[in-house]
Amino acid sequence: MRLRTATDVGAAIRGRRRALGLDQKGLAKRAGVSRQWVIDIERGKPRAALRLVLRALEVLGVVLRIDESAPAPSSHPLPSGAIDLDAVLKAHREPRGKRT
Amino acid sequence: MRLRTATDVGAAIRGRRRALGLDQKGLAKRAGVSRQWVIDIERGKPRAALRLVLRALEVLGVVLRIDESAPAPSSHPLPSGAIDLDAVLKAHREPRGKRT
DNA sequence: ATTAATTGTCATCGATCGACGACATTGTAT
DNA sequence: ATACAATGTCGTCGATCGATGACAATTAAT
Repeated sequence: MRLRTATDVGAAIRGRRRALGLDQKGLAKRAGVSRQWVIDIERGKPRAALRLVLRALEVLGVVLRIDESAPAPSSHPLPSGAIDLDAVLKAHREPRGKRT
Repeated sequence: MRLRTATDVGAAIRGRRRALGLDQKGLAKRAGVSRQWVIDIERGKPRAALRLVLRALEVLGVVLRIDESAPAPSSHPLPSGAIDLDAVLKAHREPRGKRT
């Protein structure tokens, strides 16, 4: 399944929760959140805190991953052309502190 | 890459942003957030709003997906045993409204 | 119909968000 | 060294969060 919107995340959480036979109360306790929060997130709350969402997913045993090989965004395309090259160099220089 | 914590998300965003040759300002504008927000999220802000995170990832062309076939959580294991069966039935009954 | 479990609604309240602008710091290029 | 761009810091402020508890609504089972 792919997650694009907060609604998707909510659906994913509700789906997994049910698949595991947990009620909202149970998930809330295991994830360290309120039952109200579970209700909200399953409804697709857009401003839910990232940390809590990740915790809920963790508790549900949901593995979140990103596709490393994603092309350029559709709308607002990047400057194009040589940018990629500059980008590679720029990124490789690690502008800001980063332990290596 | 796998995303477990807010820090992971931040790293993913910063990584993709650089790989695309975007500066924080550019990402901020495209994602409709403040530059301050970008700074914070890249640092792993745990309470960042889900919606904004998803938007940023979208803009960066990052595809988020979850593994449907995840086993039971490690800590706080589920009741165990017959639970799965009950769960399947329970979930299949679709307790709360769900257009089918 | 009655009971119990699950889910949803509502109001309250301290804590935090996210945008904004000004400024400081760092890195890079010349 | 100078200049410029990118990044990070700081404070302000209206908006929203997330926890809690009480209550209503819905569902399933008997």
